[in-house]
Amino acid sequence: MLIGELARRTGCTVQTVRYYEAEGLLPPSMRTEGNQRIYVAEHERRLGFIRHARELGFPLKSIRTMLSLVDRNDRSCAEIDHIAREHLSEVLQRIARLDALKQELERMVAECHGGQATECRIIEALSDQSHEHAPFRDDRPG
Amino acid sequence: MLIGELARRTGCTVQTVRYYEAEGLLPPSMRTEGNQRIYVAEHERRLGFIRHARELGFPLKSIRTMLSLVDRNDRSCAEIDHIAREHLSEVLQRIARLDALKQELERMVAECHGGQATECRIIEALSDQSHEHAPFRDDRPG
DNA sequence: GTAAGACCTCCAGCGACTAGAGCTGCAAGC
DNA sequence: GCTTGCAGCTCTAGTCGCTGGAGGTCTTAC
Repeated sequence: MLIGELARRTGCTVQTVRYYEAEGLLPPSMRTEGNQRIYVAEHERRLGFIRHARELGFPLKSIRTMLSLVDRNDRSCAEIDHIAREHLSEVLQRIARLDALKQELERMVAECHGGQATECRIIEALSDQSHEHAPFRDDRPG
Repeated sequence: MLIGELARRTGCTVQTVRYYEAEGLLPPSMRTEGNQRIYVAEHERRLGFIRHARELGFPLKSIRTMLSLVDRNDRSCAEIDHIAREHLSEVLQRIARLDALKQELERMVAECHGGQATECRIIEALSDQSHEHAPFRDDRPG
C-alpha cells in the first residue's frame, strides 16, 4: 500500500501521514526501489488510532505517550486512564466557556436592530469596559 | 501612561500590546524622548474593545474588520452584525462537536477498570476502526 | 555613580498541520 | 521508445495569536 492509499483509508492527507512519520508517531516504512513509502496493515491500525484520538481532540503529545505505553506493553493502563480523564475535564471546561460566550453573543446579536456603526449595540457591547479584566489566557485549542 | 500601565489596566501583557500595534490594530503611539510609548484614554478604549472581542473568541481578522468599519464610520452596522452572527454559529457548532466528544470520552473512561494497557478499553475504543473516516478537519480554535 | 526595574528592538518558537516549489517514479497509451 | 500525467519525493515557509529570550536603553531612587 502506497501513501495515497493509506491516506484515503484513514481519512487524512498524504502530508499528514508524512508529518506523523517525521514526528515519530508512525514508524518509518519500507521503501520501494524508487524511494516510495510502502505501508502494511499495522501502519493502518496505528494511524487509525492516532486519527481517532486526534478527532477526540487529544494533542499529539498525549497520543505519543499513549502509543509509547502500548508499545512498552505497560503493566497498567492507569496512565492512559489519567490522560483520558484530564482531557475530558478540559473538554468540560471548554464547553462551559463556550456556553457563556454563546450567551453573550446571542445577547449582542439580539440587541442589534441595524443602524449606524457608531451606534451599533454590538460595538457597544464589545466596547464595554465594565467587565473584569481577568488575566486573559485564551488557551485554545477549544 | 506607559505601556506597562496600559497593559495592567486592560489585562493583557506588554508584549501583546506591542504585537497589536505591529499588526495595526492599535495606532502607533507617541513616544517619549527616550523612545518609550505613551498612551492616552483612546488607546485604552480601543484595546479594551480588542480584548473583549478576543475573550469572545473573535479572531483578529474579524476584529480588524470591525475596527475599520467603526473607523470609517460606516453607514450601517450590517457587516458587524453579520460577523457576530457568523461567529455565533461557529460557536454553536463547536459546542455541538465538543458535546459529542465529551460523551465519547465519558463512555471511554467509564469502561476502563484498570488492567494491562494491552487490554485497556480506552485503547480499544481509540483503536476502533469502525467509525467513519470523514475528511477530518480539526478547525480549532474551539 | 550605580542599581533596579521598566522599557526598547528583533528574532525564534509553539501546535498541528497546510501549501508550494521543484524534483523523480511509475503506468498507460501511442 | 516516448510522452503524458498523476502520484510520489524532499525541503521550506506560512498559518494564528501570541510568548519568551537576548541584548540593549531609559528612568528613577538611593
